[in-house]
Amino acid sequence: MGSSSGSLDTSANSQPSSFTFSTHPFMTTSFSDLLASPIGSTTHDDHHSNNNYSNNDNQRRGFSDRVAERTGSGVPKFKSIPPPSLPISPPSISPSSYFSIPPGLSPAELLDSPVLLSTSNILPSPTTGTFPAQAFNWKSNSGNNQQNVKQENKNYVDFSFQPQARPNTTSSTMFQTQAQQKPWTYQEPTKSNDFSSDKNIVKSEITSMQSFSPEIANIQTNTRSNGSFQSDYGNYHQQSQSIKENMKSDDGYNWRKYGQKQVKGSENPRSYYKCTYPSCPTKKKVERSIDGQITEIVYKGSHNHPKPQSTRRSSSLSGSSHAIQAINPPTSEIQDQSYATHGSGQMDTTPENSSISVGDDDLDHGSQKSKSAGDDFDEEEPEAKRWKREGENEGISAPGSRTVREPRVVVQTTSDIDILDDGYRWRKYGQKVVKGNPNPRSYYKCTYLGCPVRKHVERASHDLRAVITTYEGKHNHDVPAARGSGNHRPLPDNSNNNGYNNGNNAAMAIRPSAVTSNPNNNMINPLRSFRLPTTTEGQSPFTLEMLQSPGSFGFSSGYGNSVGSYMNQTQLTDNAVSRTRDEPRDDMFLESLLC
DNA sequence: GGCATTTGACCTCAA
DNA sequence: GTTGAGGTCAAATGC
Repeated sequence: MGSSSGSLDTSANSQPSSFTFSTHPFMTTSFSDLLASPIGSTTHDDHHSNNNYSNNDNQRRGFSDRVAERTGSGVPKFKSIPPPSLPISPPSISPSSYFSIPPGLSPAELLDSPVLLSTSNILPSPTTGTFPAQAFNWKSNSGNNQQNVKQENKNYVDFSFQPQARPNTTSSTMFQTQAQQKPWTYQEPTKSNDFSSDKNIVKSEITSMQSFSPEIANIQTNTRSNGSFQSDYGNYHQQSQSIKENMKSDDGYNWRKYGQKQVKGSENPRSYYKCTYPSCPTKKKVERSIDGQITEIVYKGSHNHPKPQSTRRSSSLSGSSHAIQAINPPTSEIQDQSYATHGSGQMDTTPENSSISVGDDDLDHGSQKSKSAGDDFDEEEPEAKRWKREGENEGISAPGSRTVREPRVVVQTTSDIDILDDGYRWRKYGQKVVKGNPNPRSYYKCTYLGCPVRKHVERASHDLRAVITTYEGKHNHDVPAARGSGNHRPLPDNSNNNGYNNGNNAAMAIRPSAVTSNPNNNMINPLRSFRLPTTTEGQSPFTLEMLQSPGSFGFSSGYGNSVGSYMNQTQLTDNAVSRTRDEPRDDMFLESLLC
């Protein structure tokens, strides 16, 4: 079936590298196309042609060749580039010259944000923030291209962005649980926590002050320093491989999947695993988001055997739990405890009596893993009480019993941290389905130390495209610096950005800079799926259309556009900083490659 | 051929 | 007693 509207006919030409969007005018072409195409040219008007792919491919190769010419190194053939080139394609260099991605937020996360929602019916989960995969045609290939489908999926996994943990500056990175009391515990084993690479990332961010995801930062920084795109790609690929490893083996034990179910209230399927060790009663259930990220793991039972030896794991540190344990020096008492509990080959190192792996943002601002989900998520509540109640809420049963409720530990994923919507950093500390709304409500707490502000986000029951964000409390601090910058830096005094205390800017409008303390301050954004905090400063509303318009997004008018978005704001900020540091700008870098 | 995964059906339990 | 959801089984399928 051909497409005359410019969208890609995925069934006929579903090539791994020809990933495009077709759900929204904005998404009718891929970032690769944008990057590869000459300025002012269009790239998506012939998708229905059989030669379509080759044309695009040539364009990409043209870009690749240009990069190769510039860098003097080979460029990975785009045949190996996965379909989701928009969020993850390594050769895309940095998109920050066109728009900025908040530091620490991967492009995938960015896409997950309601900010990028179109007016279509594609909805991210307010819980995980993920879009249905079919919305982007990741897996929508049909008919005669099964192989491509598989390949796409594989590539997708290979290149799936997972925000990496960054070195903690203020808090612990691990959390010890008391296993004996928690047959069911949650673990987040999926996050890559390669400390060494994190150091690189942080370093690059500090150096360049660029506001894009660490992965891109790393790539770009290496590109600058080495002038070798090939090596950068390899570096990136290595990280991706590590990420992939983390997704495959998370805790060092061998598991056999024995079931999968679609859990009500979540679009994420839940997989059931048993430990393959003979007579070992341990089980775990894993929920993965559409994009493959593990959103939740619940362990049941205790291993009655040592952790299997694995040369791959021991050598690569790819296992998230071990990787964290091995590479993250303890920085707090909690961490010390946790750290001390881990040793190679020790008995029963399941999270339930050892530690919990942490995700990216748990390393920030003292945020701790193991925040329990409950009705009010009172962090002061005794754990036993809280977990019991949570177990009741969640219906989690202890081994061998379906009536005894057991505590659990909820581990947030990196996507739980939301800095895109309002500039603050939020740690998800709970989620539940509240009465009257089948959609789960995500509970967030400002990660700034001592800041009492909380918010919860849920999708309106009457309109799934409406996201209700309720803020509670008032921030007692400035807007956090971009992640990875190492400290809080003030927003620049910029005509396009009047700063934190000036709400007369659309960019500010999305920040709850002076959030109401009214806990009942629910705002249903009429513009669909954009979280609009209630403020007391008369901030002008930020419209989703602003982001969706080409100009606002920076593809065409990008830079000087005063349209306020956090992305733009971040970009401006980072541009300012980076220039003062005589760092080559991303756009210059990209232009240098394109010219 | 063996093992792991998938997936529909079935079981158990709680509301 | 009914119903729905979570958990498990096991045959089918894939690697």
